[in-house]
Amino acid sequence: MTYSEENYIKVIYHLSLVSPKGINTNAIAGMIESKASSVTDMLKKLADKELVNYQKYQGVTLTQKGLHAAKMIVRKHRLWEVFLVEKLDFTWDEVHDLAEELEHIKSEKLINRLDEYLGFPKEDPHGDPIPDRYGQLVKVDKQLLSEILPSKKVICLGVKDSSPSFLKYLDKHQIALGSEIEVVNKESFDHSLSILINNRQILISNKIASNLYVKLI
Amino acid sequence: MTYSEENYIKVIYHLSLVSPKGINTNAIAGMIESKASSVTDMLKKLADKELVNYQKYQGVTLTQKGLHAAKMIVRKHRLWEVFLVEKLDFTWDEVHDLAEELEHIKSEKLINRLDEYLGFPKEDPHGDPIPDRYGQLVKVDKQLLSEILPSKKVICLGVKDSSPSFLKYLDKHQIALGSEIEVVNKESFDHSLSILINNRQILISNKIASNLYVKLI
DNA sequence: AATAATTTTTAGTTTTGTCTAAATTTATTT
DNA sequence: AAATAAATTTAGACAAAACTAAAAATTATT
Repeated sequence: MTYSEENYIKVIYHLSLVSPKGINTNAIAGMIESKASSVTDMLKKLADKELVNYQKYQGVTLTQKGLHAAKMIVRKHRLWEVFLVEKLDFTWDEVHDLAEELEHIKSEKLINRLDEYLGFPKEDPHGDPIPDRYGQLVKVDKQLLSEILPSKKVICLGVKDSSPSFLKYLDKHQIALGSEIEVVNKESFDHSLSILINNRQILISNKIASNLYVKLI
Repeated sequence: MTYSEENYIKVIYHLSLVSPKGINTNAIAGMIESKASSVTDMLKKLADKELVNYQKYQGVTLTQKGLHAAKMIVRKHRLWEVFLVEKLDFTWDEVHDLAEELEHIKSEKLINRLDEYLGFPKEDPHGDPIPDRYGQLVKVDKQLLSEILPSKKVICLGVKDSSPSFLKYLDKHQIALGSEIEVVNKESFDHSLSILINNRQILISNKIASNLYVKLI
């Protein structure tokens, strides 16, 4: 698989997780920052290689082969992210672009050794699950903080939006993976929340709360 | 710089170390496994970018800019090799091809962090020097084992040929970087050597001896 | 010094992945 | 159900990096 083919497969995989039906040409073009016509060309090529099921005008889905390939790319991406944060002291908002490059290094042996070296982590620095060498994923049941009722206590598990600006916001307010949060109050007008974290009470908007994954404790 | 441009610059750099005059089109084609016409095309492009000094039929040399770029690629290559061997337990004959890919990852910050993480190594697993972040190289004065006189003792510093087959030969005979070797006898007919290593006396051919760098102790 | 051999360059193609613009199909709205 | 809008595909073109074959320049040989 070429660099470009891998990027398409990965994007189709990510879109499939959100909407499990056929994926639109335009949706892919949006994610990959290319034009719909370029996407059509690539989909034909991927279909020839039996990585996707493609029928004109009907969108695409990944084949078994394509799904496995996608998981292996995601595995590499997330393991490299763990490496960068744990071993090289990068922050969680810096690692994505670097991992986008590193995920294309072609060596199963390398990635399995890296996995072992890192102690077989189950999640990346943003709380996203890391597929094992067979593509198996541990599904953690998680909710959005915005769905939690007042007086409940939760643990922070991950982020839905992993843009640097959001991650920097979280750092600034000392919200990290594993942080304990208590929902003190919910404002019915704008759905903002008062939360207790590290013994400090802060106010966060609904937009923040609906991008933070948590689980009840 | 593209992946391909980086490979050309690197090859020109390596050839420059052996013959410091202008580098032939054909020599480059040989190393890069391409055709002379492809090389000519690329040399023009590199000259436009002021990475090489190129005049038709006269061969090329690296400009200051090109030399620095080449050293940074070599730096990445060798640091990744150290990482693979020291941290992920790869053997010294396995790492070259992987490092060929990893050397193209574009991030100064990453490579400087990796350098620090590895303890600022001065040499890669084959004994080749690693340029520092400014391109500075520590020159170790080394000789070929084939040039050493009988009864002299030396330390193994590196290899000239780093092909997997040669490295595997060395492993089999327990010759590693840092090994102490005593030249017992030299056969004048075929220039083979009797050497003492790890308290065992073995016979090695001139071809082996003239691919091993050592220094007197 | 003239000719032969070698090396290098030029000219013209090919492949991969992209694009624009036009045509076609599907979806939406009146 | 027809008309309009939106999404998708086709057709044709382009840039990067490679190639083949032929031409030009350099080097070696007689």
